[in-house]
Amino acid sequence: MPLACPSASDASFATAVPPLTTHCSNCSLRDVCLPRGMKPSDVDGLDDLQFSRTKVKAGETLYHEGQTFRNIYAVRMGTFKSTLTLADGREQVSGFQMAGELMGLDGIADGAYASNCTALEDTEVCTIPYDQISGLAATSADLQQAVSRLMSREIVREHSLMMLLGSMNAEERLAAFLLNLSQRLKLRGYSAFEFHLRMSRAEIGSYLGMKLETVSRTFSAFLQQGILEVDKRHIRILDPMALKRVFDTRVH
Amino acid sequence: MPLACPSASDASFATAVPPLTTHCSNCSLRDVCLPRGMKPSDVDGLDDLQFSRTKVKAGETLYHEGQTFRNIYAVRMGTFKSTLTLADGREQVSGFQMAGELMGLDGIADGAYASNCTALEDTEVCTIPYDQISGLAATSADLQQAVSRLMSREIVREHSLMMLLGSMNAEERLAAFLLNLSQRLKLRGYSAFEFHLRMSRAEIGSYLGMKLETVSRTFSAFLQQGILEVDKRHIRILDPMALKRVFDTRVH
DNA sequence: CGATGGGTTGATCCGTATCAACTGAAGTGG
DNA sequence: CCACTTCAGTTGATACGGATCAACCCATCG
Repeated sequence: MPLACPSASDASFATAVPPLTTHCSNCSLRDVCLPRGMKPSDVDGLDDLQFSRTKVKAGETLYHEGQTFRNIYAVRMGTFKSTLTLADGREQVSGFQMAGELMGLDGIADGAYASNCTALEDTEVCTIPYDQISGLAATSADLQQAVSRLMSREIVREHSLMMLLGSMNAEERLAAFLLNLSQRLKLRGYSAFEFHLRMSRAEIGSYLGMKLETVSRTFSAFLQQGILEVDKRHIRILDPMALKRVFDTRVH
Repeated sequence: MPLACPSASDASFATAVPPLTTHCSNCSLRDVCLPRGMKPSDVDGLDDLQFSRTKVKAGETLYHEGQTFRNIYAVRMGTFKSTLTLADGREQVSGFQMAGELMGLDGIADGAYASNCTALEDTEVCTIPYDQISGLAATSADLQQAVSRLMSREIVREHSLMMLLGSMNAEERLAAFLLNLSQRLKLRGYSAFEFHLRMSRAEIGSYLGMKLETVSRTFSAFLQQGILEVDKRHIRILDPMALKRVFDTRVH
């Protein structure tokens, strides 16, 4: 199924675990994933599709730009980054995905993925064949709604990122990033105030539109101000309110 | 229907032209609008929905942030801007829409629009009630596909804007903006190389993440380089290739 | 006729990029 | 086991692009 340049670091089908499948109805992620907001009866419909699970190791890519679109993926475990390739070959991070979040929706438009998706650690995903789910959507208005809502949510998410990139300075950007991360972790049952970053300073910088040195300096500044404790990728938010204040005391 | 703070400059229903409706099948915009890529038989299904037309005068808003989501709108004539309101009340432009483009898709996620939509000139839109179209989508896989593709396209569009905001300098941004505009105008049968901007320097700047003075200076720089002729909002692209070169000779 | 709003241009300032040196941790191989 | 490399991260010095502040032009409008 991988059509375009399957490389050594390409996961695609190679690491598919045996015929291991997942049922949405009893999945621990059902409240943050595709079934979110669906009626139990419709979730049962999803169960029949038997989404297969795939492991993707750290550094491997799940799909890349231009590759034929067949599946949407839901993160089961671990963290991914989505990237876009610039004209000169460098890449820009367009998002980080964690448990329950969907990846690959940008492929629907033209039948080819518009971004690359790479695992930041050892991960596991549910593979959701698009023709199956759109087939089922034809019979269930509820599922169709769910998919539409998820796509719309993605649009809204990008809106706020645009806002961030268009009108915030370094401290505001990093504060927004950390608060967003914190909130998503909390939603998934992890601590909102102490966590481990899965991405490098360079990846954070690329996502936030700044250089890695600036990310590092900004972490140090927050440390200085007593807002954070930072030890490499281990972060502790000491003063969440101060972080929020940085974020919306946007003066310029 | 306008729930939140209906203001003097709020169009919503006030200026609805009599019971004037539109049929997609014989609409001149059918190739760039909702029916794009649909089978003629499915477009006929759309005809039964009888989308009503509404005029929105320059400066009036079609919908705003937080307002209950009911309709998607398709531009029939004229230009709109979509904006987001920042925490401190200032607004940031997130997009410009012209004939055939859809507005309001961000409202599906939570049942309320996530952005504001304002006419930049006297305009006309088709009002597409969301419940009607999603009802019809349940019976037509083709229409459902069309809507999904349009939403996905919106995601891809925002991707590229993020890229622009995250990693381009002033000249690259303005070049990308002008090339994008040029291409969309051409697609609609207008000249690709000579056109009238419907938005102010400040609005362009907000969209591109730079100040209005910088926009102005960058126009002047292009003028200097013989790439453009600029007279206020009237633009003539003299050297399209040079503009493309600016856009992808991204050095930093 | 003065007021207002969009646009241009100049002078200056500041935030972040850039370049560079350094640290510590984690391999790698003799 | 120790030199060696490599990579992520931090921190300092400096450069530069764009923000900011300000003056001015011009068209429109009450």
